[in-house]
Amino acid sequence: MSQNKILHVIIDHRENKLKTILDKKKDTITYESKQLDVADIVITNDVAIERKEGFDFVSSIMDNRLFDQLLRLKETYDYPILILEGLNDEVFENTGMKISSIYGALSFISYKLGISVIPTRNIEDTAIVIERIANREQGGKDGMPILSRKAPKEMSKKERRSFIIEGLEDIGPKKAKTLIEKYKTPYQVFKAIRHTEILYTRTGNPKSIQGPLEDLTGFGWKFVEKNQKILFGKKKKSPQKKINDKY
Amino acid sequence: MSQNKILHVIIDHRENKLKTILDKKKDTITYESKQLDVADIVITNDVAIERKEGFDFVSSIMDNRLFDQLLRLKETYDYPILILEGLNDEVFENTGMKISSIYGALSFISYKLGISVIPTRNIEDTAIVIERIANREQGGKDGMPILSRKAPKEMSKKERRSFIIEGLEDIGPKKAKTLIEKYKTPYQVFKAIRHTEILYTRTGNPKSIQGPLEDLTGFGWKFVEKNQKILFGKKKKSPQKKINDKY
DNA sequence: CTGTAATCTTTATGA
DNA sequence: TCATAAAGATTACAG
Repeated sequence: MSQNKILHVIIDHRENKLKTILDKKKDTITYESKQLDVADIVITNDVAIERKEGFDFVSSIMDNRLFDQLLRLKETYDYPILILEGLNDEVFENTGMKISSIYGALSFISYKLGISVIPTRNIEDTAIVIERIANREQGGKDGMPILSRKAPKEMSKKERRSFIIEGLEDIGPKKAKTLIEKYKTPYQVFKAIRHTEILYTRTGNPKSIQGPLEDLTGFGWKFVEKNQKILFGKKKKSPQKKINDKY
Repeated sequence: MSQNKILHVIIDHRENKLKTILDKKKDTITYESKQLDVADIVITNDVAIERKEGFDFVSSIMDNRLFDQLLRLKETYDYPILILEGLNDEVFENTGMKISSIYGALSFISYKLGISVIPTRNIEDTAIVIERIANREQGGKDGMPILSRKAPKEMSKKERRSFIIEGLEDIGPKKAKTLIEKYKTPYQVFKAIRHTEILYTRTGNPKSIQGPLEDLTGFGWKFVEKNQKILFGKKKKSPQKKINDKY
């Protein structure tokens, strides 16, 4: 089920270590090497990454180089990302910078400048992050279908209606969305389920459905049976309608 | 640069270690301890922090707890911050979770959810970050830290029927249980809501309800109005029934 | 979050 | 037409 699609990113030509690592992931992600002026890695037109190794991060704070770079990044891309690589004890202790100053800058970048900070342990992890982000942006499965079961706080009406529908059996975000888009309100959905009949074969096996839901794909007799039982307490209809059918 | 003004934050009453550390910084920052439902530390009405220790971070990804918390944080505050504390090798290696999954979640939170992630090495560093942020936010204005708190809600997979009902507005497990016990099936509940009328005063203001739900306590016109809108798309009835009432 | 297993629907095929 | 098999899609669950 994983992405069969091959991801593609652009990497600054000086990032040799990173390219070496990505070469080992050829099957899932490819790259082209260019001279980039405002970022180190470009995922899409909207998403780009600046990568900073721990020591360089700190020293670039001191000479104001970092903020220039990040501001340009922010101006150029809608989703600017800073990967903070290996910001560990060694870095904190071996630079002349005060710890509180480092965190001050980091806080500023993250929540005031609005740059997405992602910490990684090393460059291998950085490669993983790049692959994950590329997969989300290029893997086609973005959007927002991941709105399943969260607390019923402040949702939009549509979200809330889907949320109600998701309480049914054998239904997830996808089918819930389908139903709400066709029937608008939960009540209409329930009514549709109520008025859907299960068709049986002559020998008494369930075959298909008939009624409101038969136009939609993805809803069969099993769905109808289970949820009629839950919603209305309907019993499984005993298939004995063949009495005057034969002779 | 540092103000002499004393900073003030609100800290969840369970954060005992953090409070101990902040006690040592009494000269620059004070706090009050409250029961907070949506954040761990509140800086201002706009800025609040969720603090997650490494191991808890990972395990809260798995059970979807983290995303609920962060979504609520984002809905409640304009500047939601996640302090990621001590996400080190030990955490990465001692959880059954795949590294790519951890980074996938982290990336999602940071650049897709728009939550500001700030990594720290330990809780002492976390205290530093809190102090820096408080200083930036409060370092010039008088404090305004009062904040309403939102109800936390944990959806346990109880009875399926109550679960469905809980998707409604202004309803929790208790009211859901009441309704299911009286009406047995969700469909009957919805029908009851449908057939409940809102009574208006002569001046057109909603007064009370009439119909199936009027026997139960805890269900008023507001409940009926909101949920009729969600369930059936009913518009607020314009109270013009007084036409032949006068003459 | 990610990946895999388990279910269900639908299409295809043979009796 | 019915019954079974295979394929495609979605949901449920574990790590």
